[in-house]
Amino acid sequence: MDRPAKRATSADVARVAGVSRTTVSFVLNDKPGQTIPEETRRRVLEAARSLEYQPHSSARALAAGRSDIVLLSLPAMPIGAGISRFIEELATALAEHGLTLVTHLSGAQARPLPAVCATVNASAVIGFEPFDRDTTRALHSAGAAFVFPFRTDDAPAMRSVGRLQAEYLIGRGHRRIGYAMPLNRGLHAMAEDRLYGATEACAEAGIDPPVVASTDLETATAARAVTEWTARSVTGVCAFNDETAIAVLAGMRTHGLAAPDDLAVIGMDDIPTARLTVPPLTTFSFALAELSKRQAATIVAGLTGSAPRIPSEDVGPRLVERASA
Amino acid sequence: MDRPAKRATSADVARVAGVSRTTVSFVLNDKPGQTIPEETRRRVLEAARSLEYQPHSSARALAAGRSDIVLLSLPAMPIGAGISRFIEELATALAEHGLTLVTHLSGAQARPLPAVCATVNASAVIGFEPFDRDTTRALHSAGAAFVFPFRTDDAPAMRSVGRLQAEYLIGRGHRRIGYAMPLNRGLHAMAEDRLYGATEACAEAGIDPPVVASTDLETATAARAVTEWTARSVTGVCAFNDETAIAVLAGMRTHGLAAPDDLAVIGMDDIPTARLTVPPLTTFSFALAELSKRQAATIVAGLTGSAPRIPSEDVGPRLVERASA
DNA sequence: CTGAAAGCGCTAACAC
DNA sequence: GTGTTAGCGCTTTCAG
Repeated sequence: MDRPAKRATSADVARVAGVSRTTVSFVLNDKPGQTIPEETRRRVLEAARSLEYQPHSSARALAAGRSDIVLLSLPAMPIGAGISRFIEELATALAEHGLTLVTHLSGAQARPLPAVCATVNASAVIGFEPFDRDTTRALHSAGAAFVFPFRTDDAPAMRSVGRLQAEYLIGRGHRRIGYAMPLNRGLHAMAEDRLYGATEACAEAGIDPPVVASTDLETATAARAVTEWTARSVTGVCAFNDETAIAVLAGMRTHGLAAPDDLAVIGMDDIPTARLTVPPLTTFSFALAELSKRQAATIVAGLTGSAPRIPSEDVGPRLVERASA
Repeated sequence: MDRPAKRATSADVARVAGVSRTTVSFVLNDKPGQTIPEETRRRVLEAARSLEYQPHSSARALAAGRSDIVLLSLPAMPIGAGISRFIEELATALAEHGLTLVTHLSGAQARPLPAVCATVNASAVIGFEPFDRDTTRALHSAGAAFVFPFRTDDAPAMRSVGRLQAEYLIGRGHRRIGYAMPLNRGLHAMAEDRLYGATEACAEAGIDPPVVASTDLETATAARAVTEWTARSVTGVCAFNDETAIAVLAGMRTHGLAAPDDLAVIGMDDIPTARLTVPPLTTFSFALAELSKRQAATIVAGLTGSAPRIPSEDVGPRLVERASA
């Protein structure tokens, strides 16, 4: 906590550079269609730098009618390394186009998303959760030109997670699959999706659907889940994510069971600690970089009105084979 | 992604309510010192609601010279349940005073914090990390009236982390302490702080300062750190955080060493998976709820100019004793 | 108690 | 090519 400092305005820059504010605006925004002499341009840039000029975003937003802000809404769930990285990549990709990403953790009592959207004047909002119709409308009337809820059909990658895990296990000869659901409510919707994918894979292989058991991040509940699986002769389990998988491993340990021989377990996300377990966790990692590039491309296209130049690289999860399955 | 909708302005509200924009502004902001008749007030509120009026925050910020936005900067680290809750509480406490919290995950390549601050026009920024002098200045000139870095003297809790870890170990008879630093650059400043606390504790106990070794979240580097500690007859190590501690545990395993007998290790944070390791991790957890109430009180006081009504409950880390140390 | 008027700092037509 | 001008939507003296 310290004293504020006087901020330079575009008029100051103009004065120092000996040009008009318009010119300053043009060069600072690289306005296309204008032909500014190199010399003038240089002077303006120089003046801006020497004054540590930072455009006042509110004024800019007010005048231009849109802000450079993209709001990401995260539901109340733990932000693991996977999501962190996604966010980071997204922020980077957006930043390349001059867009700034801020996130809102939509906790229980916190302000409703539309209010936050209005307050920060976001011109696009991305949800890591689905939005209902009302929310979407409210978001628009709060000033967001674009809203991208997290749609499962948007991200083929999402549902396929469960599918890939199950297919891997089936490919290794397992005929009785278990699924470890997180007890955490915030994760439920996502987990259902993944489970659905696993169920499809089982159906296609002509085996029974996964035996699902829930667990939180405690050895005790995980141990109970393990009991259920072994009782029903499950030999391989797909865990919702790596943390859940780590819990399963811990639960197995209390029964004296070891992966992968007694029970194979496969995680999802490839969190940093996944390689530190015993045995190291076999898992999948999202091609987060690709996914976020896509999101960013879609958003940038929407915001600038340009053609959605969406990279079509493979975006599916990649297997990280270690020893647990 | 959908079509935008026309937004009502304060002029619309004024027209519908049959008053001037000034009056609208007064009643909507509860301007003190004004005496608006109940009837007028009601009409304005009614009109605002029927039009779903939402003040345009940029315009407001531009005119008023300050925004209602508080920016929280999170370093590149996993956001566990603990921190999530801290954020939620903070957002709630701030919302009670009309302030909106948004967060910025300061990843590696993302935009620098001051730029984000300028873009969202935050009037206060809180860091979950310490800020150096330059950053603080940049933040101010980016428009933040108040910046609250995570200061050790603000939060006795912070530096005391290292101290508490070391004291615990010393209390258990260890005379040769190790400190596990994260290789991750983003965590460095915070880690130095904690190490400093540990060093103090050692000095006070009359033993040598901690033997510091760095590691990232890989078994190999952790194993090297372990080698160093054992070579220098360290018997207990304080890890920067739980993840680092988990890495140390993994590193020990490759040497056939087991905690706590061969080497005691103590973490920090009490992340969910801390209880799932072998052996379960002894660690400390912050009293996040209290901490956030304080932060909110301080900020509100600063922003409103009122007296800082700060609750003085205990905010220090609490020991979570498990088996690793 | 309410309204008129002057900006906040910036962008974008439109002239010079 | 560059400057003039008119707002964007809101707050806030200052009259009435």
